[in-house]
Amino acid sequence: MPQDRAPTRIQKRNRAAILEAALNVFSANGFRGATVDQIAAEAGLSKPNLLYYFPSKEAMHEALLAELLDTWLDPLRALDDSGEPLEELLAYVHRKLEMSRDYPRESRLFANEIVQGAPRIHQALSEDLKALVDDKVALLRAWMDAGRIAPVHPYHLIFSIWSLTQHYADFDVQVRAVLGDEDPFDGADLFLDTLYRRLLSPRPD
Amino acid sequence: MPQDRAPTRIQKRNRAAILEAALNVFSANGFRGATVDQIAAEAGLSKPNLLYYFPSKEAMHEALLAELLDTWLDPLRALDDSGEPLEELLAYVHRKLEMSRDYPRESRLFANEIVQGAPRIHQALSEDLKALVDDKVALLRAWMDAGRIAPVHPYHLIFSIWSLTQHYADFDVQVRAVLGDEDPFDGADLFLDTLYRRLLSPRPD
DNA sequence: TTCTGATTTGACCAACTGGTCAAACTCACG
DNA sequence: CGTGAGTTTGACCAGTTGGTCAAATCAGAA
Repeated sequence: MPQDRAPTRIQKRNRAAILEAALNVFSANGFRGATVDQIAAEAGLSKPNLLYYFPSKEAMHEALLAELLDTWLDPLRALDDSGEPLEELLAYVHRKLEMSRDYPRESRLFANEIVQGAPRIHQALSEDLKALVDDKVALLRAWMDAGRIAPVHPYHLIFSIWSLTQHYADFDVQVRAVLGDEDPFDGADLFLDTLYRRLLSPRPD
Repeated sequence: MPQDRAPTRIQKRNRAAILEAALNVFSANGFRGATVDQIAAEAGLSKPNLLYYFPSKEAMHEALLAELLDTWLDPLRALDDSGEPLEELLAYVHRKLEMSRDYPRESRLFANEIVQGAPRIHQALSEDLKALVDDKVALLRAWMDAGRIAPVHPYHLIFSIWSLTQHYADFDVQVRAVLGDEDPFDGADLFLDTLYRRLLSPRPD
């Protein structure tokens, strides 16, 4: 296996090619459904060569998940008190929907993992993820208490954003089967904007 | 294999046991991740005995999906013009959420299939499902045109209901990891009620 | 009880899968 | 050009998996 010195040019290229191929295959077939041969073919390398760069199929999967979880939550991390609360939240929704459009493979990789009980990232969920959400929930509560957005259950508000946006990546086939030719994301963008404006606009009371 | 006369007592019992076990295993591991041995063990039968009742692993999966798709859409079929539109829709949301709580395995079986591109039910989606949704969308449009609910993109409205309710079954681990001890469904029920009331309440204009 | 079709199973198989390994090849640098 | 580290691969292996089959066992109608 490659030494842990600075990676050579070849190492960089091949690692990237393998991860790219692995993302394709894992996201489309799940961990168990993916085969190393398939990933090797997709990456244009031989099977033993894959296992020269990653010690096991499991290791490729882990590498993908580790990288994913980090970047996947960036939009939520970016949510802060810098602007108007409602616009801030709408921007978050918008960014999440963009990720579903531009990185559907990542979304499906994540969905596959969670649907099957998150055997490999359960700890990260109840530690890192929970901590981040708790933090942002505090911000939401502050906004609600100050009357700057309408009060709703803050945790379920966040779940709803995840659910509604990721749905367009994870259930893409279903959405397209029903919509026909219409572009799902154009309609979704407007619909979600409307939905969260009506849900969260400060209301007299 | 069993003849196609009227099923015997034993045939009924064993077929049911097999499908029950298959639902457990398929929904938890996906099609590729499930093994016939696993299903056999769960059903308390030997592997060759399973294959006496179903010609293949594929056939068990098909039997489950066929039954599922039919019952899964019952709540939507029940949506009609008999009551107040908003309450009718809220009842639909409520029923769907109940299904996520009471039949999470079915929801996950479906999710697994769709996330991986619906290779086995693509046709049913773009024919039966699309037809049903088109039909209900006409009803929604009529309600909107009559000013009885607020206007929104009707297809995305239906997607949102599927997404928000099924999320609590499919992403159960994630939801619980974040919520801790709090019961997800209690909060979800109230949250979704609020969300759709605010989204759909007829508004002056 | 007997007999026939229904049910069950142990033994088996071929294909597939993740992973190993020694040998061969390539590259960059002195 | 020589050389040693870095890279690649064909051949191989053991475990798993979906599925087969002939033989054994069982249920129930006559």
